[in-house]
Amino acid sequence: MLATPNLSVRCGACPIRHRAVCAKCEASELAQLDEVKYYRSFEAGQVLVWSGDRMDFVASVVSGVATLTQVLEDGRTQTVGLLFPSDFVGRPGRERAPYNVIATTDLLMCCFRKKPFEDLMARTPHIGERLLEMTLDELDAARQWMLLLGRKTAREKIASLLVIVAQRDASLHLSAPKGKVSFDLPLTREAMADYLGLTLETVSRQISSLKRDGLIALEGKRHITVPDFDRLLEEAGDDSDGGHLV
Amino acid sequence: MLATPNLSVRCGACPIRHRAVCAKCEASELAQLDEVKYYRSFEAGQVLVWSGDRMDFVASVVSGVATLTQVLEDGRTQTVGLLFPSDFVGRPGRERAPYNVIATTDLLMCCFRKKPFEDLMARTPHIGERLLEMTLDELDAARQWMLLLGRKTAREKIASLLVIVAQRDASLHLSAPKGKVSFDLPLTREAMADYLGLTLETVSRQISSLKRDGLIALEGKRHITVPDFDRLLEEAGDDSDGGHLV
DNA sequence: TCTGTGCCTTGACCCAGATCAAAGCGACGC
DNA sequence: GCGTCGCTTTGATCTGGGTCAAGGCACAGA
Repeated sequence: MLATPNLSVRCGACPIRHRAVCAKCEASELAQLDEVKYYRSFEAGQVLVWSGDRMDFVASVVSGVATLTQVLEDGRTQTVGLLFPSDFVGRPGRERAPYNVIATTDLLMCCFRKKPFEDLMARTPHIGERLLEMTLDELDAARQWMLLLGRKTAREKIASLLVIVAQRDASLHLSAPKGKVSFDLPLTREAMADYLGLTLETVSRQISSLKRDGLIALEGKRHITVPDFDRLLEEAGDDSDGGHLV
Repeated sequence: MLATPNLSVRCGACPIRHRAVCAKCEASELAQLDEVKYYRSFEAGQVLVWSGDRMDFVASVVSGVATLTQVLEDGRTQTVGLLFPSDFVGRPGRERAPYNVIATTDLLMCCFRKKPFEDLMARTPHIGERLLEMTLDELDAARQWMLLLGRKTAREKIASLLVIVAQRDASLHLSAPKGKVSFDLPLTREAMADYLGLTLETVSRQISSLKRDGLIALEGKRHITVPDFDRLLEEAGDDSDGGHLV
């Protein structure tokens, strides 16, 4: 990984302050976190941790996007989590990583060595409480994704992914998407396929099809404009909304 | 639901005592739980809660099996969780159920009204800590299932489900499955299909195929004997093991 | 004993999405 | 400018699992 020696933000001024695992902490508790935290940055495509490897830190995403993926021996790959800013990686009390963690864009992480974090957590109920909330939200999101993987068509899957990305992107600016929205896709076609349980060819074809039907417009390969977000929501096939707003 | 007036077990003598949400509680804490808990039983097929309904209790499964399912407007159904004895349903702090909760066998639940449970949780860190552990385990299980839904073949899906059921069944007797094992399927073919993202016809065909290949034997429709558990594990396609042992 | 009812199995056919193959299109180094 | 490398698109064909349809089996109630 890249060292990031010269970057340091006081927790009080952190952009993810009120959504991350530290959200419930008071000033004195933040001061303690400030002392043990450190930043690390990664380039798009870098692997932060390999499944099965020792993982001696936990971390919050500050900026950028990462994925959690599982791989079968024969190479079949499934992404099981998308990590956006404020999301948490790592499990207190666990030795080894159960997934590959991969940066899909340039990525900045706020890290804590595991042991000090566990100690702090034992002394600071606010952290454990917030982690429980976040884990329950992730569980809901995972189950939402199970519905997508098990029962949605390829077109619905793509629309659902776009909805999620738009929502998470909007939530960075503390708003909900509505009317005309645009955003960057933080994933390659292949990474999208791995998240959606499709092949990259099918992803490409369905994106072309949504474009042909005027549901989205592309600028380059990665920048998406959605002229009418409600129509996209309908394509996603959820009953009335595309899932959690976080 | 059925009332269950005459059933009451002291927490100290409860069969799920050391695995449920109360696992970390001390005698004095158990006494408090004892005071507010109540039992409810349900028959196979009964719906405990409808998605969207108010859910004013949380509960642990004492015996039997339940499912969490999501349904799209057009009827497509995906089961997103299988609840075995000691598993927990309900989320402190949440008003409404996000899933249908359905008994797939006769079911006994140990329930707490939400408010008293939340109060107790605020005073008793052991409960929140255990709930965090359990939620993290469920998240891992959900992500394991995402791999299954997104990337496994129908045959691997069936084998994986049988592995999970065998493991959870064995864990009730505090052992791990090995060699020749047998157990009852707690699900109809249709419920299996909804969990695996298949149709019931495909489930039936794949079970017949596993039977033809000698991987399993059936007694009636529901009782399964696996002559060689390792062979079944191989069919499940996971790298070396079928997932968490809990 | 007969008949319904709820599951489950099996067969025939079909199609959404996978697979195989070939270009297209920037961006970047030389 | 020009090759090449990574990513993406598009086309042609194939196939695993879905869909539609017909029975089978076991148990319950009359």
